[in-house]
Amino acid sequence: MTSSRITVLDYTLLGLLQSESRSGYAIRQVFEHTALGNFSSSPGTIYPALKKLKKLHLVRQESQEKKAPYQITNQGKGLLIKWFTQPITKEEVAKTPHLLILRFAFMDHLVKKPLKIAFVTRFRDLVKVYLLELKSFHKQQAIHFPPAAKLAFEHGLIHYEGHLKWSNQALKTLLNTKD
Amino acid sequence: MTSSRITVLDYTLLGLLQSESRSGYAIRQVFEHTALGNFSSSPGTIYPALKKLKKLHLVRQESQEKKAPYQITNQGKGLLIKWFTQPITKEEVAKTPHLLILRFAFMDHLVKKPLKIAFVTRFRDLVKVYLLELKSFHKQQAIHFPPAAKLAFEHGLIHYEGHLKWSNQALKTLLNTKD
DNA sequence: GTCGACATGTAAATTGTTACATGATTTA
DNA sequence: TAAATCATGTAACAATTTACATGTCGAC
Repeated sequence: MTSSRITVLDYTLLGLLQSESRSGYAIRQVFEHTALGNFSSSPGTIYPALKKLKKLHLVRQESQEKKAPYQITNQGKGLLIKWFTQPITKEEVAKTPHLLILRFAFMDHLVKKPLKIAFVTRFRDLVKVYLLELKSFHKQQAIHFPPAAKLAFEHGLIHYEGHLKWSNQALKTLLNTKD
Repeated sequence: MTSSRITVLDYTLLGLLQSESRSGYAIRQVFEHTALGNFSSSPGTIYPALKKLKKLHLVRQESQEKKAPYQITNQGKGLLIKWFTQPITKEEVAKTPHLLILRFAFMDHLVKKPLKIAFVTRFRDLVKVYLLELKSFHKQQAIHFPPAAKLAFEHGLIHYEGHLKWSNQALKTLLNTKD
């Protein structure tokens, strides 16, 4: 009864397969040994999701045997590209910035440098705006906060300053790379 | 059929009520206008959770009327304190650092300064360890990464460096506060 | 020959969110 | 008096995760 809407997990799996075909188990290893979206590497997470992608013709297996690697289809690639090129919203920057980084992480083979640069630039600009809002709120409200709550809020500030720092660093790197 | 396990949302609600009694609607306002754990402020999120806390005697309403504020019970406070004093694990630092900051955010009225300091110190030390692991991985593997993937990984590095920076800043502040 | 890693699978539970519904009370 | 906001509620859904089950295959 798995729905056929494309979830973050689905995009993550497609993103992984976009650079290299892998078996279900190999994918689980990646999830287990890296942070990758903080998804569980357990079988119940990976295998049903891969099956669903297969049913939707976003991935395919050449062979029927176990261990048969999944490879992304052109349809799958198309969907990823659509994901990559969705305009970044202020909401996403405020609520799910990690998803934006995830999106960026898989862009290597499917989009050209200008688009990557546009993506990071837009991200940076929205982060700047959001940071101003946070700082303004901080200035006005933080006086009323008890110490720990205030510090927790400041954690958020530092967090977004990190996003900004990364954006600038990433842009510099992208501009110095010949794609 | 809501289970009676205490979820992150439950702790967040208790945390909010620990400093001040509020009605369900007032709590929704907080969720709507601040980031607070990124939970939805929709009625379907807040009201059932509050009902559950009431059934578990972790909060109470003096009056039966609508708008009646919820206040945390001693039992609720006890549970929060248990949450606050759970030892921080390496796993939490690697997978859910935001939950640790959330925990810290509510500590003001229920725990004394030494415990807050111990909490941040432990957090900082585990962040340091994790950062070393990340950097070591980066040194060994990043060469094999394509540009965007490499940058995404470096985002993680900056992120944890932010945690470290915050920890040090927070410790300084805590030591200069007379609680 | 058995113990651990390889490899896949599914049912049930968990945790929250969306969408819808309902009525009171302000405000314009 | 119409529209907006206040205020609470619930049923259905969504997105994973947990826990269990099953068999293979190599190492010791």
